[in-house]
Amino acid sequence: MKTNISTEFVLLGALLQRPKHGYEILQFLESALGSTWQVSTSQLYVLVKRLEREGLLESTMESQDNRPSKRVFSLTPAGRKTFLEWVHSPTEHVRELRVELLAKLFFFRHFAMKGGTELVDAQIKTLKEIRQGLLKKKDKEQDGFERLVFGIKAMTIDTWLQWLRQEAKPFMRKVHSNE
Amino acid sequence: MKTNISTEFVLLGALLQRPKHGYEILQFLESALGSTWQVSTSQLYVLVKRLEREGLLESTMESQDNRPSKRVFSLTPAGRKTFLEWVHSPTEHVRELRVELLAKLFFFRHFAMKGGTELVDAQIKTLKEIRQGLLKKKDKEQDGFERLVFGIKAMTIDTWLQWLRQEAKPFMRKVHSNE
DNA sequence: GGATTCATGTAAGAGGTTACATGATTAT
DNA sequence: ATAATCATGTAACCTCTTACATGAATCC
Repeated sequence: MKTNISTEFVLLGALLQRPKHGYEILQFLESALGSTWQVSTSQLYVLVKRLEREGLLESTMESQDNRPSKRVFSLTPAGRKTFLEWVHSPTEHVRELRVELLAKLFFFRHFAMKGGTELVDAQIKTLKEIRQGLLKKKDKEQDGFERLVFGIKAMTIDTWLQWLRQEAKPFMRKVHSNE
Repeated sequence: MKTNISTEFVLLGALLQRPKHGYEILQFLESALGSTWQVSTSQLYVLVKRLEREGLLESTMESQDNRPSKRVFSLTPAGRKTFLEWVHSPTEHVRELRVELLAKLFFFRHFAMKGGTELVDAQIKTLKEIRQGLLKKKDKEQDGFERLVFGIKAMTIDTWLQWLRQEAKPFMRKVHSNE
């Protein structure tokens, strides 16, 4: 499984609590994550088939009265492990934050899982390290355009750090208090 | 030409001042935009071929002593027009800013072109409009996670606005003073 | 009678990445 | 000798998007 394809992790997450069939996964993602995440109908069926081939999902056919049969997918132990590892890990690249980190925080809230605060802390630590490396490079840089690029990169990181401290962390504490 | 494929605009930009052959374009992008933009060798040759098919570039073969022949590409009037339209337009989506807008600013500086300040102003205006729409939606939103998403989106836009005013605009003024 | 919901997929095409293929010259 | 530079491309593979295909049931 390619680690940069986060849609697949989201699909695993959709099945964490109970098995679902394809159409049900679509509805779940549409209503719960629709503003952040969009998976097309056709892409979903391709992805679940791939995940099953990779051993992260398994499926059974269920026939229904008055309805077309449906294929119900459930997480295998490997699939569960893969999802849980993903959801607890901070993202390594700033460009992945908007998509990946938000999805992770969503799952922490949705499943009222423990570890959300730790994820936020780990992400803060990771970002601080990226910021350090960036500032070192910026100091050496002479070219005006390159310094401009460093400028927006550093500001972007600072914005995320501020958001993580001021908004994401309180949000995670609220999740915990619901348990 | 699909308007969301900005690599092609960058290739057009590389040829604005004088014709270049493929390898020369690669060197130009590597040295000038390497930190922001990467085009693989194979992809470059595919793209210039496509741009020629679309009528934005034209090419002639040049044979050399002691060297393999090279295909030299130059902008057609349509190619020049396409590039100039692109480089003067603000981006409509926040996610395109980091890649597209920075490339545009690079070209303004590199060619000491007029209109950079106007582009920055237009981008500020576009972002303010996006921000307005966002805040309206945030007010209506009840769900905690959705509000969190709106939070980072709004902060990201504010960061860009600040950067545009404090760093990009002074940078563009410096470019102008060189003319 | 027509739109929406339920339910699952295939096919074609666009775009990108990595690997492969070639071969001379020049610098160390 | 061998590594880097100059110079151009093809082929295979992966991913995503859009269009196509089917068909019953239920709501308006």
